[in-house]
Amino acid sequence: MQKVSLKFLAKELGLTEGTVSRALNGYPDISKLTIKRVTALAEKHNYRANQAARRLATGVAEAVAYLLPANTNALSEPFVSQLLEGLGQSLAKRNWDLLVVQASSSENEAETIAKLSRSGKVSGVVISRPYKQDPRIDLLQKSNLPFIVHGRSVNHADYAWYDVDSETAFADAVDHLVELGHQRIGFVGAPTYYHFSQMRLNGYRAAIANNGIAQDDSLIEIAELSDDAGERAAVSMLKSQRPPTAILCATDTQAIGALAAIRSQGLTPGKDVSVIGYDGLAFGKHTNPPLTTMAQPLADSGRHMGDMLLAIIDGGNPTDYQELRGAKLVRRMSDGPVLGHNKITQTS
Amino acid sequence: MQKVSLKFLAKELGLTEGTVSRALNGYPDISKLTIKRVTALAEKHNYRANQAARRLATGVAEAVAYLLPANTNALSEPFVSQLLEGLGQSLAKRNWDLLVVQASSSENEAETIAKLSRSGKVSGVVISRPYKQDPRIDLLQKSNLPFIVHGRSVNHADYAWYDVDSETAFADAVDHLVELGHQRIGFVGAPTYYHFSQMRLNGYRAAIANNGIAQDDSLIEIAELSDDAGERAAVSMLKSQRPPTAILCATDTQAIGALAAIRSQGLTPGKDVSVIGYDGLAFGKHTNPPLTTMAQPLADSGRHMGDMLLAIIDGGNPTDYQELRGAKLVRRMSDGPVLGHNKITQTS
DNA sequence: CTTGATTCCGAAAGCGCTTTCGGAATAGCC
DNA sequence: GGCTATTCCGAAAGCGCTTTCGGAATCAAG
Repeated sequence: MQKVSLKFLAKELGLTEGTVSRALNGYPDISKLTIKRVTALAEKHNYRANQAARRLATGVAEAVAYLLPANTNALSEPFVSQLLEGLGQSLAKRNWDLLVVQASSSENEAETIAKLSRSGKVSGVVISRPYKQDPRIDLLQKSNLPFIVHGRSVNHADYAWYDVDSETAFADAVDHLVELGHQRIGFVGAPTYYHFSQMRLNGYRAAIANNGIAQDDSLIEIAELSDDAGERAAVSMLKSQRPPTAILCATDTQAIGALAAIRSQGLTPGKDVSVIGYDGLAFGKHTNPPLTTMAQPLADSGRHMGDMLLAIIDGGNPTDYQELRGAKLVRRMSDGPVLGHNKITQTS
Repeated sequence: MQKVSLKFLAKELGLTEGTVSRALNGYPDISKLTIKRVTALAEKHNYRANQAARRLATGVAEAVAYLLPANTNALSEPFVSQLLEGLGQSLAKRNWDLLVVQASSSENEAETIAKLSRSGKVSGVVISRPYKQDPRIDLLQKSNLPFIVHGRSVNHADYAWYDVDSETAFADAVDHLVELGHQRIGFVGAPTYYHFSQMRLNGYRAAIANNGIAQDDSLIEIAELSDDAGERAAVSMLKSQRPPTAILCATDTQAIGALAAIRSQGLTPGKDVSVIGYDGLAFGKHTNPPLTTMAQPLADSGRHMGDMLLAIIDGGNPTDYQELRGAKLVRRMSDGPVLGHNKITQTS
């Protein structure tokens, strides 16, 4: 395989490199005939412009980075590959590249971003799971590198984001549980430096109050994002003086742990104690019992975020790209009416 | 933020761009003092060489691509993010990039690779789940682009690969089941254009024969790589004249479907019918019942493959990098002695 | 046929870095 | 002190592409 460069094509065609380049890139000052000749030959030899040269000349990276979340947990990661797939599809329309970068530790996520922006490798970035105050976002804003956040931080007015309204989702879940007769509803949250965690807690609290239920902080546990942590949190809640009859979990992963916790106490989840998770992970169908959860439209969110990012890179105003989706409750088998409750309120 | 280029540093230091470059890249013809001055200033300004320029000048891409498997299934994808993470860690040691590329359809996976190799974007590729005869591999070999295969095709003598010996794993699983008293052991396989699928079937067949059990092709079903497909396959097997007392599945995802199938027939998995999966997926702990599976050391395989690929790119002989790992049975709750069998042989 | 507007292409600079080469300055040796 | 060997740096070319500019050729208009 000999290397096909612009020079090669130019020589072959008796043209100049510049002309060939312009022909390929759709400049208006090239005759139809030459365009046809050039593209034909290019196609014949399967010509691809050397990316490095192209990038150097144009100054645009034609690539986007996805910052792999740190402290990640294998159980929750289907979402990464889904997102990646969607992003890739979006970028593919322009033949752009998708880079996956990760910080060696969560401490130097900021430094990773700094590097990224200075090296000029990418023309855009997407990050997931923002913290309440996220230094990564600050940095990104200062660096003038287009970016989009999968989620929101506290001050989310000035940048582009795509998020699911988990606050009202959790309020809805509480309402649902109350309808089923539950009054003692526990909450297993995630570390509150994650803003999503705070919002879910807020939704929970608001709905509790709204339903005229007394706040009981012994019913709130904060746990790491893993099944084991969820299990531990649920166990301690279950062993308390006045255990909950239902547990809301900030993530499906934790909810799965809660299921295990309930079983470990000799109780049966979905009957003795209800559990509702959040994320809509596919394998929730296969847990014991199948997990009731609040599903977010993850399917095409990657593609969507890619499109948004591209639009911003094209000069769009980041604040024009803020999108809030809704989550919807998918009932499987882990929730049910409170035991001994009259069944009047049992709706679905 | 003003842009820090070589030119900037050079001017600041009263040196030449070339000198600064050599100082930064550890050339031996630069005095210790200048090196110190240069690196100090570079650090101070957080200098990062423009990648495009560097790539163009050196001709090395400093990037590696991971080809996202097509026909992918959300349930089985924890493995992708794990692999990505490991690869990323390996590449990070050199500050190389990790690209995620995907073909728009499985038909043009080959074309995707062709593009990749011609554009010079990457200096190496890793692909997963090779087919028996894999055009991607042929192409990669022809293109002279270093690559490593996660898995093996039929003719795997001439390239680098990293694989787990699922053939003997499946044979072992059959032996294990036979020890538990099972004689009618079903096999839910994957499409046999995947070589791993063929090997698992081979292992199964060999062990069946080896244990003096008569082959029964009604006990073999081929299904797609999804929980639903696994479920359908298991159902049809279960409904047959002489249903199996145990089912071996080519992947955990299918095995989870098989679990559901067994329950749907009013039977209880792990008691009436045993199920053993393959992959060692983390969420197998949480299925109903917890899934017995053959676990592969996925954890650091990504990092390991990255290291291997890097070694090849450095000039290593691909055939020196062929590595076969073993899988080990992790017993959870979905396997057990055949019903009504005397318990003598019940070992663990 | 001349003039001015168009159409089309060549020429050349430049993107930011690397790397080879040669030469000035210093060091080492008898 | 003269010579060669060594240390260190400047100069310059080049990686493959894009893009601006100017000019030759063609065309339309008078």
